[in-house]
Amino acid sequence: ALGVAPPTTAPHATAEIAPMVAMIERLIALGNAYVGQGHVLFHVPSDPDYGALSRRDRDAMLAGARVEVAPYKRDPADFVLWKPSAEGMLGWDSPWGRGRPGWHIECSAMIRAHLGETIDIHGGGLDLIFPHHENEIAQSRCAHGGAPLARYWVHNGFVDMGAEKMSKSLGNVITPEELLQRHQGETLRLALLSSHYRQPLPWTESLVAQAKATLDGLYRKVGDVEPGDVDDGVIEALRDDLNTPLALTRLMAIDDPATIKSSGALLGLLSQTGEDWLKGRNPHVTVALVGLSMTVHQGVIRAENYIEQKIAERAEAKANRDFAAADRIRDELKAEGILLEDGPQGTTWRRA
RNA sequence: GGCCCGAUGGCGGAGUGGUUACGUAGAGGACUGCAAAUCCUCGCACGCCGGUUCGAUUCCGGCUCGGGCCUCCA
Repeated sequence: ALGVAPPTTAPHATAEIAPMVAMIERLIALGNAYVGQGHVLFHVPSDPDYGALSRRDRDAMLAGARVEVAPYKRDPADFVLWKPSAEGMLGWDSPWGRGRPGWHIECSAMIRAHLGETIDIHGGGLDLIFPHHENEIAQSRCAHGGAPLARYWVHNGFVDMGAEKMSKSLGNVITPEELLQRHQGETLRLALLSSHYRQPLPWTESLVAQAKATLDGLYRKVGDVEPGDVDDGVIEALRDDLNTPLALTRLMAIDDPATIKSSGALLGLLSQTGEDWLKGRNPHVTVALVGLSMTVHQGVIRAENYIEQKIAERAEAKANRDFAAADRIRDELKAEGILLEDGPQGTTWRRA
């Protein structure tokens, strides 16, 4: 519904223990890791570039330490590659006994197995910069003879609930499923794209309403034109660290409907016809309910027939100059979220 | 307490050493039976205090506020 492409591969850590063990063995052999009390630890001082991603130096990290260092660590910054599992706890046999991999090595090993030593882009929430991504980098670079793990790092800010953080304990979590009952997918997508991915985004009803209003305007301009060329300004904005707010500004500045259509498509927007959008036909719902699509479709037809019938009644009232009756029909439909618009070609309707 | 990031109009938000986008909301007008849509016009901002500069929202420092991380789990 949001126009997000599904991943090509979604590996399971529990199915890839062997590559993790192999990478740990390699790090030990290279002198970047050691065994201590059944644990295998990565030795941070063995990597002179450690801390580059999060821009932290060792002194700063140690100065802020608030917790006692585990006794099996040679250096306070060392982190676990493999840890022992107690009886009855999930675990796998390894050269260091029965245990389980540390969090960070899972990612390094799976990236290596599926994508290679160096990937183009590594993403994640900004809360993962330290220690997770920093540790991934250290493991992979040391295991791969200095080859960088990723050429670009992309860290996104959080969507929050404005004054209050979104959290389960506060009960103010909003899921996409809930939002999709009241809003179309593209509305939510535009709301998310309206802020740069690195910035925090307060999620409010106002934000969603603004996205909907903006899309209404764009869809009115686009109508049912075929896509044309993509606007260079939009591409340029996206090339600059995926500056989606600027790309949207550029989109608003385009006059040619065909160019708006194709440029919007590049952003995952304007995928429908203007009429389908304004009438709220929500194609993704029909797609999602494959077995029920006929029922949904019939429901849509029935609802639209009802609206057309009301519009005809109102037209008759208007012809009789019975504006009170005409306005009453319009108000009744408005109460159901149907807005009527009288134009030179007669009356059209759209969903609020 | 330490480190990193941020602070722009009612809301969202780009960007810039000098004239401050754009969207949305709001105000006025045109149009309309009245509305809506559309078109025209118009308010409204660069957190605070210093410094650099002829000039700072933009550069530097401090402060305040906000977010993230700093232990375990992932």
